[in-house]
Amino acid sequence: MPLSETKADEGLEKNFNFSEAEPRLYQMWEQGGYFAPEPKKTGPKFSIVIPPPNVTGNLHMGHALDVTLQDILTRYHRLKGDDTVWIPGCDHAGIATQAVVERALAAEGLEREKLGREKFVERVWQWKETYGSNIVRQLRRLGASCDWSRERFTLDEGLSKAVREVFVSLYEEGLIYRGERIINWCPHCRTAVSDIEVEHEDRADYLYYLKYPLQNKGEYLTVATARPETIFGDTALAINPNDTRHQVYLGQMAQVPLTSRLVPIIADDYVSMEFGTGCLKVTPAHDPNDFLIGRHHNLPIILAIDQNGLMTNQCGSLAGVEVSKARELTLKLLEDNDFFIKSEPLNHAVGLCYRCRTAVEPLVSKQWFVSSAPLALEASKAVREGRVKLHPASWEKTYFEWLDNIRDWCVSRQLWWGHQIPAWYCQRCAQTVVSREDPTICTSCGGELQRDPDVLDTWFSSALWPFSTLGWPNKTADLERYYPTSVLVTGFDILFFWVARMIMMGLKMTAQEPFLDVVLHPLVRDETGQKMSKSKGNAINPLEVLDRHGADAFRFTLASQAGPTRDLRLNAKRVEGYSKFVNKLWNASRFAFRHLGLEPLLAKSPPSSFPDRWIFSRLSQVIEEINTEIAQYHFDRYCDIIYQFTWYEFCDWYLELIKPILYQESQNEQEATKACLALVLCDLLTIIHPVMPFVTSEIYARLFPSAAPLMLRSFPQSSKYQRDQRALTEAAFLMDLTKAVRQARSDFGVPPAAKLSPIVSLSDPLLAELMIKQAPLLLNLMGAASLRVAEKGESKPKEAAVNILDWGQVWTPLTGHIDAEAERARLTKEALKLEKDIDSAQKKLSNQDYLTKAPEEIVEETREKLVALDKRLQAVKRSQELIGDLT
RNA sequence: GGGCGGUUAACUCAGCGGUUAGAGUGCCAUCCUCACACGGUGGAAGCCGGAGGUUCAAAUCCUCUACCGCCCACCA
Repeated sequence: MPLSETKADEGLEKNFNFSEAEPRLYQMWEQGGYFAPEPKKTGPKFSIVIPPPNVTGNLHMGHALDVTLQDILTRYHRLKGDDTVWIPGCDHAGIATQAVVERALAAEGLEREKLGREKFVERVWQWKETYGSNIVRQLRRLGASCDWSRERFTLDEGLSKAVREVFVSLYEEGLIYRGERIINWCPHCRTAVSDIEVEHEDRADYLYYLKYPLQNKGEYLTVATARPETIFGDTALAINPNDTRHQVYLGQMAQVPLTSRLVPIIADDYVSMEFGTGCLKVTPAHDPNDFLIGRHHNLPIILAIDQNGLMTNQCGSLAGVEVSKARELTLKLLEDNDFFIKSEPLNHAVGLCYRCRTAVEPLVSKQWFVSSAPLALEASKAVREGRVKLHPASWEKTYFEWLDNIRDWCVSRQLWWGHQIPAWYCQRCAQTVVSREDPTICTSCGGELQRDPDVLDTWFSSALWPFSTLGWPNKTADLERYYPTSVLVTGFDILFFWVARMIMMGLKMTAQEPFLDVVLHPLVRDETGQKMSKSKGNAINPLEVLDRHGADAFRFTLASQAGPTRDLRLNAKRVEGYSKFVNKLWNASRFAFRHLGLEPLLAKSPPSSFPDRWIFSRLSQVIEEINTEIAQYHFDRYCDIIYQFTWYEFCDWYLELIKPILYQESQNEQEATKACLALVLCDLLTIIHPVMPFVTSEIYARLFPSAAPLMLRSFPQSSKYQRDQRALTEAAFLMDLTKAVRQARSDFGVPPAAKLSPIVSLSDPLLAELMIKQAPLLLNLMGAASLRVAEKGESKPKEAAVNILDWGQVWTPLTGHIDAEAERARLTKEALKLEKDIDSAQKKLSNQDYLTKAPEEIVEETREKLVALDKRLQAVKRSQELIGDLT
């Protein structure tokens, strides 16, 4: 019965209008409180904390991927009926945020020093209130189903309390200490940074050979250095103890060029005899190695460069000069005074600040450190013992490598934006007070106290995120229920910065692993594999992608490429491709809607018709596969499964198979199939929902306007659908048969309008019966007028194409269309392929080793295959002989 | 210097010990058939980087090698 135009208009529009639907649906979800957990629920729990984006941030591809994967997990577990919570929030991002606000101040002609600490911090908070919600709004556009009522910020009162508690208790245990060490100083950010915040880059530089005159002799030692400007900090020269060339000088004194200072010549294993002249200048204040040598030999430390990146008053006429200019000037002085011998090119690594890429200056300074080795040992053990699992596990080696060689973590930063270190120094007795409560006077002498001005590394508070967000150190209900969290999803680039430190801190402070699984996803790159960056101009803006293709297509694209690899090369074309998948699903639903109408009944009893039995069987298998893949965080395979199933089975076959029923069968059969279609569609939408929440929700809401939203449905269990092996076999047969006729039509260029009348020669009476029963449907799929089983002894009509299949032959009479040459070519090609396969099977079966060593079922399979192939080849050969009759 | 990835169809990737190696995009032919031309149908396209080895069987495991990329590292 043809549908009237008006009826069609009452259904779904031709395309999904995502830009209208997305904000509407999201608002409905959020206002409905559907993202909130249900703590009273019994059964499994699922909790996850977001890797907090910087408040200064704007959504980039890394966030988009991160959020998509977490949302897939969150929505999946929610549908599964788990008590699910996903906690969102932002990081205060000390250096980055301070820099942004300082730039804004500069535009007003202000400086933070002039403003003063209190006023400045106030300004940063203002900035945060105004712009800090950008990123959070953008996460919503992706469909992130976070519980916004639990949103946290690393500088919140509660989280600050956690930071303070951790700092004080680690201090009390001796795991946090203050000391004078060599650290990495960023002259641009004007703060210390930790070792992992320094990136190394090879640079073309020079090695300079300089004269160091020996005391009271006309002789000199030649020293090779890459940093001549640091000579003002030299406090020794060192040689290898086994170096016979220089041994005589041991214990003597040498003069530091351009100064009157005399320094000892010492022996140390560290010095290489091969490099340079084998004679090393030791500058403990400005080189990590020299610092260690200095310690072993009790050398004094002389600062040549200060914290503003200026040369100190130890540097004679260079005092006050910027480091970047000091080298050239020093070299000039050395040449003028005959200390310079020569220079040669040198390639070596230069340390750069990871935030601003300025060359960092190693210098000795008083800072706070976390003694990391004891914490690292436990963190390493947790993964070794499988209490925390990394996915993919190949990252474990890298993780162990870092933890096993960990150095103390410099956590103080010379900034104002962040958690101020809870340490006070007595102005009278030099006592240090570290305390949970702000002290008023010195605990030992009652003297006046001054607070340490520094703040903590941003990563210090990030390390506490999984438990600080849940209320720790208070014993909150959330902490009790949702900690440890289920899984952490993040990019592998912050494995050390964040993941390892969370495990260290979590184990130390809560005596539990902060999460059980860690999913390390790839980094999003452009189509050529380059890192995306604004400066390179190759960055794709996720917001533009969202505008153009919608969240569902974008999410699907990201997830479909989120395998256990390192690179995710994002190709804009691919998003476009998957937006067609969204359209396909929409239109399949549109078709269903026309037949089902509003609020259709869902099938309650097992189906009787073949298409329904078949799709039930497949759906059961698909659900099981999805569960397996998601349990292993194989997002790419999950996407692949639903794509293939939806498009090539549900749409291409199931919807086509039921058309004859919907149009032609009796009322009863129609109703039964409609109920099955409704049920299958609902569950299809449900299993796709985690990755494409918007379009699935919208379809569902249109179909069931008075029902609860799709995201509150239950994820179907695979046992919900009966598996019917016969239906699967029959489907394979019908598909084969249909494809054979279609192929014949295509090969001979028979126009679609011309109806065919294929004849099928087969021996299995069950299949023959099925074929006759399904004839109406098959005619439709093949574009045929009639279809029949060949009589006993009947042979192929003269002008007919033949397809030889395992279960028989399909003859498609093509009077007027048949072309002997084309048919001969077809058969020759077919025969060649069969012969090749037969040959390979025969070879296997004539191999004694194969017969005895391969598993029996494999051998048996090969035997069966050979028989079937042989049968087909004979049939092809007979057909080849018959071709003569055609002409 | 150490470690870790990658190398499979024109492009982006999946497969990681057992049928004839798959997908998306692109390409060719054809069809606007009553969900969808953001579609249907059919098709072309790969000595699975190279060389050895293990195995009855290798894209898949091992060794070596080439190229690309990443991370770590205190020879100035």
